[in-house]
Amino acid sequence: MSTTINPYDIIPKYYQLANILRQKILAGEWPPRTPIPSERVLESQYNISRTTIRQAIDYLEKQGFIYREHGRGTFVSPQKLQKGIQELTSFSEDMLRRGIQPGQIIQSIERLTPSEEVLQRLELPPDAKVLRVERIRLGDNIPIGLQTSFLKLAENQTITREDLDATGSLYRILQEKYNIIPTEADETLEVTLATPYEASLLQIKPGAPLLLNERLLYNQNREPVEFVKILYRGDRYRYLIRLTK
Amino acid sequence: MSTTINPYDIIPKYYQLANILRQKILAGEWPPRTPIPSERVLESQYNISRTTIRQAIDYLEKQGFIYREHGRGTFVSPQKLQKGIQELTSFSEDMLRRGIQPGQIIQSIERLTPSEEVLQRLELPPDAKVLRVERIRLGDNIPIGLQTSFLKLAENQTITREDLDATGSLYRILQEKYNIIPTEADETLEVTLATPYEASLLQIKPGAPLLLNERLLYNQNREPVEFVKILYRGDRYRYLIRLTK
DNA sequence: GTTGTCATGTGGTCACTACCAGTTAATATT
DNA sequence: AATATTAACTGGTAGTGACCACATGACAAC
Repeated sequence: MSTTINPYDIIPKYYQLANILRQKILAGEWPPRTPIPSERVLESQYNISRTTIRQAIDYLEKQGFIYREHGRGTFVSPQKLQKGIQELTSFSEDMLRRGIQPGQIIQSIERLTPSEEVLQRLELPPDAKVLRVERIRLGDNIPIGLQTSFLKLAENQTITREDLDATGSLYRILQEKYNIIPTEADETLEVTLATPYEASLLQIKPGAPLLLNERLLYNQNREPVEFVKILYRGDRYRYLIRLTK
Repeated sequence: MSTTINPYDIIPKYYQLANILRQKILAGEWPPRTPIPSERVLESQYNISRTTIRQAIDYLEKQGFIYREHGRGTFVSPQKLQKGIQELTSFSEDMLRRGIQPGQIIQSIERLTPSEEVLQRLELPPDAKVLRVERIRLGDNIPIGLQTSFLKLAENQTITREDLDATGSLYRILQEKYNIIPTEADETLEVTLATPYEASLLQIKPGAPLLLNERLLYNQNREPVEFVKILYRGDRYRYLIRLTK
């Protein structure tokens, strides 16, 4: 296999290196708690300066794949919850993962004036209009979630059903079409009971317990851009988090 | 002056600079969304190399005080997000916040061999013993949660009811008494239904929806030290998260 | 055996240098 | 007036070199 760094690529070296190292960890080549090669070794091994090596390691550390111990070395993190961790530590990766789950059905896309609660969350005036996207999330062809997104978009910005069909991901559309990059989010999780309408869509009984996930997304400038409500079937969903520091 | 040798009091430059900048932000000298001095300006202003300047800015960015825009500058984060960030980015503070909620009642403290699931989570052999702490969490004198903690402790390490009464927080006891510092945690959240036993303790009806929060805490060396299960009444609890980057 | 010293390997900090990449506003061009 | 160009900012990436702080094991001294 090739693990060579390509210096002429547009992708930063530290990022390429981080991917190589991450791959070795995920492939099991470096089991949890084993030390990865020291910074000096990596330096000569890949012919990359220590500055860049450390930048890559910083990146992986922030993502939770490795941890450092001063004077001892850098080690692979134990990945108890393996899949969950990898996907959830990187916010954008998490967004991507959630957005491109297969089997999504778009329910409706429309521009309207939302409830006062939503207006307030998005820091909008009372008469503002937003784009609402409703869809059902499927897993193994069984409904597991009901998602409603409220997007703050300018007059000339639109998202069509074709956009969504093409990429499947709202986040990717926002990013590629309008250069809106979500960088941060506030979330709440709570328990609710299914209304008859929700129950019929989720194929459960009215009054069945649901996990309500509300999420407020911010762009690069810390302005709220999207408010999302997701109702998950209580019997088919589990929420993973990782707290650090 | 002092003959005491204290090699630990060397505060890194980047850390000192970060504190200076943070102070200006908190004091309101630099209001939200205003650009802080550019890296080149700070370089000559403080006679610190750009490497170190960037290290300080990295640190403040990670803490959520500022955000960068390539080609434009580095700006103070809007006030609005700041409090939340400080509270939730620091894991120990978050733990503290959760641990010292008033009105806790200690149900029982005992040393026993837990279920296989718990042993596995704590990476212990089949015959190992752990300390179990059960308690009910109250809010306004109404039960809102049922908490069970499983602590991995050495034979000579004990936690008494007096310890808990004194500080109220398991985390503080671990830290002060045995120098165990929780640095990371994996969490899951899911919905369950109350058993008759749980229902009676939480003063709800059997079968009522609950929010089950499981948390695995790691120490400085990434070894699991505590496994916590908390059952929250679905009608009285809301879970807050903050995702970044 | 126990203790202390020390060489060596590890990550942590810092300076100096160079160039790349995105943004903006002044300026020249049409 | 509208458009294109450019210069002068901004942060981002990368290399080199040096020294500090911590951890550990080999080994000498007791």
